[in-house]
Amino acid sequence: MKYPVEEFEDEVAGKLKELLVKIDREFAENIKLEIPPSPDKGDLSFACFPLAKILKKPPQEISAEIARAVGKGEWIDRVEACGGYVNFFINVEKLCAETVRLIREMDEKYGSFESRKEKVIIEHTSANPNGPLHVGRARNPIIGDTLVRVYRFYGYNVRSQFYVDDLGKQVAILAWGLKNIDPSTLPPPSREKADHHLVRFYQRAYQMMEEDPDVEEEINEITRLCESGDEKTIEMVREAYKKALDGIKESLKRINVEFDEFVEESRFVRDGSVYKVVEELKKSKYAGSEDGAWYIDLKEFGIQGRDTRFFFTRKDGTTLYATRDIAYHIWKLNQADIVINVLGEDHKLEAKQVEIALRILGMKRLPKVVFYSFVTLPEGKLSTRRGRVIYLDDLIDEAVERAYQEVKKRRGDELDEKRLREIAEIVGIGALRYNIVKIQPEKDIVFKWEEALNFEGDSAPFVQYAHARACSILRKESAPEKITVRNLKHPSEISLAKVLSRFPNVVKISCTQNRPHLIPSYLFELASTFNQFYRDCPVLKAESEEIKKERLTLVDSVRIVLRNGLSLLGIEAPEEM
RNA sequence: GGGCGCGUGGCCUAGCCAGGAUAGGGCGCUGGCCUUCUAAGCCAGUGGUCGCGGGUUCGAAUCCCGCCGCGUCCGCCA
Repeated sequence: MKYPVEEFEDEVAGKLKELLVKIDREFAENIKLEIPPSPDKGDLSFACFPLAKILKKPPQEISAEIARAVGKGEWIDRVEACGGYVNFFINVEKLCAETVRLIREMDEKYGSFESRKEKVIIEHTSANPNGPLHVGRARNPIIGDTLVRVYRFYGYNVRSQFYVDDLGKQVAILAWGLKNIDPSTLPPPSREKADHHLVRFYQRAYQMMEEDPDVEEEINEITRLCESGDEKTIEMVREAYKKALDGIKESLKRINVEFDEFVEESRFVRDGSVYKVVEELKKSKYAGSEDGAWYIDLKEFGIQGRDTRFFFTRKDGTTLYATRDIAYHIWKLNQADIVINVLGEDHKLEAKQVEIALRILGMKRLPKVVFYSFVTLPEGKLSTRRGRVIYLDDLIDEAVERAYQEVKKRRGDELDEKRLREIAEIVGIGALRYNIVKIQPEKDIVFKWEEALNFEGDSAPFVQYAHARACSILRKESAPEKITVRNLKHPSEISLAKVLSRFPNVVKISCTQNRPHLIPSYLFELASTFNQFYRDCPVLKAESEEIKKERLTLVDSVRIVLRNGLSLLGIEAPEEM
């Protein structure tokens, strides 16, 4: 099955190829089509400037000749030359009819593609379970979960994983604190939630560790015991972090993020796979050792810096975080065709180290990594110790509360309290996720409340509102089940149908290029186009019964695509707000 | 010092990887639109040397080189 836009593109490219293959075979093999800058210049265009050189003719002449030679087609309605460009116009009537028909037939599947056999593992979030998530790390679950949803929709068999760092110093500090600190000496928690409770032990223990080398030694001992596979200690640490992790899960669930699996780091010590990694790496010609600690010199792999050595064992032979990460990756790569990691930009070097090690170990496939830049506050970096921190839980509460005020202001006298709260939750969470995912991962974000809680313009409530408007119309009169749309002539109707037809392509590019921010960008455009249609074209009071029916169908299509798109972002589409 | 990323109107952002037709949006600000399907909306106006300087090209926000600013990393930490 192909979507209308694909059919049109194939037809245009095919006709051009047919024509150009006589002139320059290689050129004809990779024809590049562009989207014209405005609708009056068609739906696809072809630039003739490169041909001008080959043919030694002005591009204007070439475009005119091509335009004459390419006639109407199944999808091509007309072809025009404009300067050095050939502009192709799609058969609008066919596009509207086919798009609307497909959307309503496929319903929640519209925009998705046939299922692929490749398995995908997406690892994201993987935060240290020693306290609540803060906004600095909130990008990770939101980007990660969006990718999970987009990959699934595109047709992959996806498993999401949270890698639990249960051997690290962070959890060891927490475990030590829990064992040695009298809770009555701690300040009250920022809220009644396990992760907020536990982080106090972590913070105090951290302080004590910095001041007292003996404490540090005890904590290091915990780490060593865990690392060497001591079940009793691992169990003690697990007991300590489990509740913090539950708290994190609870927060994530509230923003519609859930995982298929939680993979403990200790697993790769327990099953011995990390030691196999060590043995294999030692055999490599790039390996060396110093005082009994083993490393790989990365200079040969183009890594530069003060110290290019990547240590994969300590001098006592124990392994390091990155070493275990290699074992984890081998495990993932053996089960999946595509492995994706969502990581903070601070992990760039570590990811590179892992990648090089995987290459040395002869792995055929490598993980793809989506890096995101840090969220900072206007005052500077997030710092739990300096009290400069905003917890995700607080951001969620604030977003929902703001949404509640807004919905109460508008609908307070129509809707009951329970419904107001439900809508506030949907709108608040939506705004939060949207405002984070709409920015390309690699850009820095300076956290500002007014931006994080933006409810107007390019925001989730804007998109949700368009959806609610569509639902509101359809509540009053539902769209006919079966109808062929053929009378949509108004420019606002046409442009709306055109935007609807592009959705599958947005899904495709977002997935294949790991660009989750394309989804909100598209939804904003769709909602905005719908609002213009809403202004220009009365639906319930349309000029004729026929046009009303067709507009209802169009509105229903918008409803479906907005809902499908929002669900890719883990955002609910309210029927009223 | 070196590596990697980012730098687009007062603020935020798309476009950059696969170079093309007047650089799209949003927020803000100014003015207009609720006896018609929810005004979380719509319309008009305002505002840009695409960090700076070179180069490649018929054509550069986009590719190449140099510089500047910000972020991040350069632990036998995670």
